[in-house]
Amino acid sequence: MSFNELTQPAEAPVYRDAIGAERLSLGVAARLSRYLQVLTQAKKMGKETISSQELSDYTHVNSTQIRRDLSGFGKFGKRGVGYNVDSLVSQIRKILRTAGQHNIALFGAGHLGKAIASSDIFADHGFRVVAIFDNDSKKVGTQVGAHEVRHVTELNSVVEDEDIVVGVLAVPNQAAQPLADDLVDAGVKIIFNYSESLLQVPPEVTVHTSSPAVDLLYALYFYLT
Amino acid sequence: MSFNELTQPAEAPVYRDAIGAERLSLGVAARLSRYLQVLTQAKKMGKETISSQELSDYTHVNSTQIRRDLSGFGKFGKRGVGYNVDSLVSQIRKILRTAGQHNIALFGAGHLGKAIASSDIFADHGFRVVAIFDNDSKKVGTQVGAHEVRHVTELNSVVEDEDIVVGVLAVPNQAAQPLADDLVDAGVKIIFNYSESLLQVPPEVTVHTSSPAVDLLYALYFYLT
DNA sequence: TAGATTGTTAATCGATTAACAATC
DNA sequence: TAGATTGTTAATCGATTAACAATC
Repeated sequence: MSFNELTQPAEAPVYRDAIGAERLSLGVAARLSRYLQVLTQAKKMGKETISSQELSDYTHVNSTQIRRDLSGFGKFGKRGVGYNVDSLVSQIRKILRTAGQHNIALFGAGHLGKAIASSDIFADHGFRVVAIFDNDSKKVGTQVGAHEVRHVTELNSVVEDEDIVVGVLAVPNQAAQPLADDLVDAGVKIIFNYSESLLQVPPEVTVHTSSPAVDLLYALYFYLT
Repeated sequence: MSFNELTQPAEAPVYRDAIGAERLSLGVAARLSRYLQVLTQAKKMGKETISSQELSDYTHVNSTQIRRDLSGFGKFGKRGVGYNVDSLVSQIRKILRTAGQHNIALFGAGHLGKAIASSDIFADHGFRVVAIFDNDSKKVGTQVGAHEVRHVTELNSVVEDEDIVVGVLAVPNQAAQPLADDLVDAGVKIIFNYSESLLQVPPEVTVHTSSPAVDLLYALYFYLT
């Protein structure tokens, strides 16, 4: 046994690249996703390099934490310069294994559905809306963006044909649970819920409920104190 | 010095009630906000009591963590029964000091703005949209919900008259930064940004950028692995 | 009583941060 | 070179969890 072996510090958390077997911790995956959002926007604005301090200003994550998160996967930065935006985007996409395109089905052709369909907030991250559904027969057949609104009865065939991995619910509260049930039956494993309804789903399905008011309450607390 | 003093365990984190001087940690405030969202919806559905396990199912926060968070402020639950929904809602509102009404100004009378104005996702948590602005003169004067759309030039007087604490930006990317500047000038300290623009604001102003695509990336990672 | 669920302890684990040598 | 910023260490702090007595 060498002297080095005796004096080695405690092991740091094990991070492996996309080929390794280790899974990211929840916290690391969440933070990497946020870095990606800022980087994507910085790229749009023509920025070529970005420092950990700049990333920190936009994400409110401590700059040391950011350098630590990234250095676990490789030496992506240049000392005295920062990180190349383009290459950091592709590195993080590789780590998150979300470099490809993923197809979304959108439910609800009301104001919110139209806002989502016309936004590029999903498109920028490789998500493509490939179908829009509504159960109002007056809306079925109308055009929203590039898509013709379909009736929910077509759900099963569309999920299969188009390889849908995410269902986005932009519908009134009372419509949400029945649609969630349909999505589960069709085999969709990720549901993004813009209604306030508390959805009941099997454990293998992930529901993310959008909660702007909760975020506001949180911001307000720190404003008031 | 008594025997008790010698054997006391290390101090738990200090939580004080709304009258105490201590500030909640970021994590605790964020989690309490999420409990509140679920409780509010549970109340709507007519539920009278809820267990820490049920809260855990909906928030994905460990049930022990939930009991711990709550017990720091008082004994709100009944063993063998759970927590009374109504009383827990008011307790958490008291802790977060957000029991009152707070006024919002909404910017953008497009699809997203209309969706927000007609939703009760903010109203349920005590936020009231009191004014809608747009800089498109064709939209100014039209009716959105209960409000007549105003021109942005009226911003300063409205912020003062209506005691606006939050500005919500539901506008195209390129319109976001100028509006943020106007809000800062008018003295608003919390900005909720639905555009993708990275906003530059003074340190005393809080920006929260909505990022559904980031949340999806995160969910997708755990689906793919 | 029997079953359920809280409140709390104790142990562990991961996040956070300051500091600074390395180096662009 | 001088200034800036990364990569990394070491120390601390808060979050997380299992377990279980208390008690409804």
